[in-house]
Amino acid sequence: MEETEPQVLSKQRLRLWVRMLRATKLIENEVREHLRTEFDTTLPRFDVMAALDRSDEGLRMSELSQELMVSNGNVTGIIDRLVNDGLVERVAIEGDRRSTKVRLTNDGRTFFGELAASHEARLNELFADVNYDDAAGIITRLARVDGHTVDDSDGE
Amino acid sequence: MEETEPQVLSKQRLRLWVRMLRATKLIENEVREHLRTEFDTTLPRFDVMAALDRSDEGLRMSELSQELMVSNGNVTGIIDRLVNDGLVERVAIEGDRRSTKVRLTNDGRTFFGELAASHEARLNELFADVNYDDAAGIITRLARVDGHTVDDSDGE
DNA sequence: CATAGTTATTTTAAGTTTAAAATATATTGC
DNA sequence: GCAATATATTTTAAACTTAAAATAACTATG
Repeated sequence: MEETEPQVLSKQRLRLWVRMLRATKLIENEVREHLRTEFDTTLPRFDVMAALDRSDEGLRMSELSQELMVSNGNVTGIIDRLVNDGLVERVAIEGDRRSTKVRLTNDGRTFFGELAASHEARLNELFADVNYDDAAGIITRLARVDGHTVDDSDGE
Repeated sequence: MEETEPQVLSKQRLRLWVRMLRATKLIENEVREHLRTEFDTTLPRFDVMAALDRSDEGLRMSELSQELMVSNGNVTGIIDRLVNDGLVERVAIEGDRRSTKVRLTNDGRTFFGELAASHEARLNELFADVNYDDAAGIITRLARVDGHTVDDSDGE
C-alpha cells in the first residue's frame, strides 16, 4: 500500500517550498538590516568573511564560490571590495600562478569577530520562539532536502 | 527550572539558520536553472507572475513588493520587462492616479500556467526524500519562525 | 482653494548576481 | 618543447536588488 493521492503530496511539497522561502526571506531581511545599521556592511560580504573565517590558511576563489553556492565571477567583485577595505588579502599559491588564496587580514578577523557575535545574538532574538528541539527537528528534516539535489563532491 | 546552557541554544539557532540558508539556496539554484533552460525565464519573473496569478484583478506595485518582501523600486524593473514581453499589463485605477494595478495578460496567464505545472513537478522531484509528514513537520515549525520578526500588518 | 503633509511609484547610484566569453596558467600527448 | 586540452580566475553584459532621493498625486486643514 503506497500513496493514495500523489497530487496531494506534490502540493504539500510546494507548500513546504513556499514556507521555506518565506521564512528565509523574512530572517534574511532582518539580518541584512542589522548588518547595515550596526556595522555598515552587507550580507554578501558577511557570508564571504564567514567562509574565510572558518578556514585558517584561506580559500581559493573556486572553493569560495562552491562553498557559498554562488557563481564564479560573483565572488571576484566582493573580494575586490573587501581587499580594498583592508579586510581581506590575496596570497600567492606556490606552484600555481593561475590561482591565489584569499584570507582575512588581522583587521578582517577582528572585525568579523564582532560581526559574528552580534549576528548570533540577533539570530537568537529572531528565533526566540524556536526552542532547541524545534530547531533540531527542522535541521534533521532539512538535511533530508539537500541530499537529493546536486552532485556535491565535498561531503562537508 | 529553565535553560541550563543558553549558549548551547544560541548555537543551535545559528546552526538552524545556516541549514535553512543552505537548503533554500540549493533548491533555489536548481529551480533557477530549470526556469532558464526549460522556459528561458528567471526566478524573479516567476515570483512576480506567481503573485499576480493568485489575484484576479491584479495588484498595486506596493502590494506586490510587500507580498514578495522585496524593495519598492525592485518590482518596477521586473514589471517593465514583463510588460515589454506582453505578459503583464498596467491598468489605471479609478480615482487614484498615483497608482496603477498590474495584472497578467491572457498570454501571461497561459504562459504562467505551463510554468507553474512544470515548477511543481520539478519541486516534487527535488523533495523526493521528503514525505508528507516530514513536510508538515517543517511547515509547522517554520511557521513559528516568521511570527516573531516583523510588524506584519496583514495576517495572511 | 492654497499649503502642508502623506502616500505611491519611479529614478538613481552602488552593489550583487548570473551565465557566458575571455584570459592566463597548467598539464598532457606527441 | 609544442600543440591541444583542461583548469582557475576575471571580465563582460544584462538583470536583479537595495536604500535613498525625486516625482507625482492625494488628503486634510485653515
